[in-house]
Amino acid sequence: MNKDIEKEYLEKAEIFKALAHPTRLFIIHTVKDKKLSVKELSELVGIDISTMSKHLDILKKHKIIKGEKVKNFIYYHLEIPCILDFMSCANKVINKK
Amino acid sequence: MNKDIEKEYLEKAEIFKALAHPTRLFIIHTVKDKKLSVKELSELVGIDISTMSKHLDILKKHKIIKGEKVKNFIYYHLEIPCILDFMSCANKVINKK
DNA sequence: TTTGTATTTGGCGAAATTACAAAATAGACT
DNA sequence: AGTCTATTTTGTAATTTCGCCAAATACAAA
Repeated sequence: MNKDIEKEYLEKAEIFKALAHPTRLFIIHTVKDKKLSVKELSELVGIDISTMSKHLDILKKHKIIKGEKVKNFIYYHLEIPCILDFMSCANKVINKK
Repeated sequence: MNKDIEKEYLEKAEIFKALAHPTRLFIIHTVKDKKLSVKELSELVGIDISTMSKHLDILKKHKIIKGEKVKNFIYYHLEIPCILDFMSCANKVINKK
């Protein structure tokens, strides 16, 4: 495979990897219309705060979500809404089984 | 998190996982308009046939691609074209950086 | 400056992913 | 049946991912 093409698919695969975790999908759905802090999100999911912080970091690095600091808290919200369109296709895949 | 919701996100994450590999993204793009065998695909990418077979199996299990047997060969083609729509959003994510 | 709360980072073990090589299957063709 | 080719399965090693805990930071408020 061509080197440039290979790099392109590698880059795209990184994005899918960022989405390929139930907690991170939950985050995306949850912060699409509310802004929530790390602590609030970790309590909603029921995992350690440090684990949640790492999940958020992965989404942040890909600029899928963005955090804004308000007082002591960092409130996260969705930056790339088109990601939600993925889900309707994902549902088609699920319903195929 | 609610058990049903948890299961839903787990199921969706499985699909993203299936897509989260450069070789599998290459497969999807390549079999969207041509039908190719395992051997042909492995040669195009430059990986072992057994490795390619496993990648195809992952996509097959999710019914993202489908194989049809013709003589000695199994030709694969894309079953869920809406997956391609994912890519335009993925490009938006990439261009954000 | 000290306290208290929110978030991030580092370490570690368990589990999952990936690749190749070798062996096992499947089936077309003689 | 026997051969040849395509595909799948098994075994194994290297790498990555994930979750918790503990320690480190960040910073608002007292």
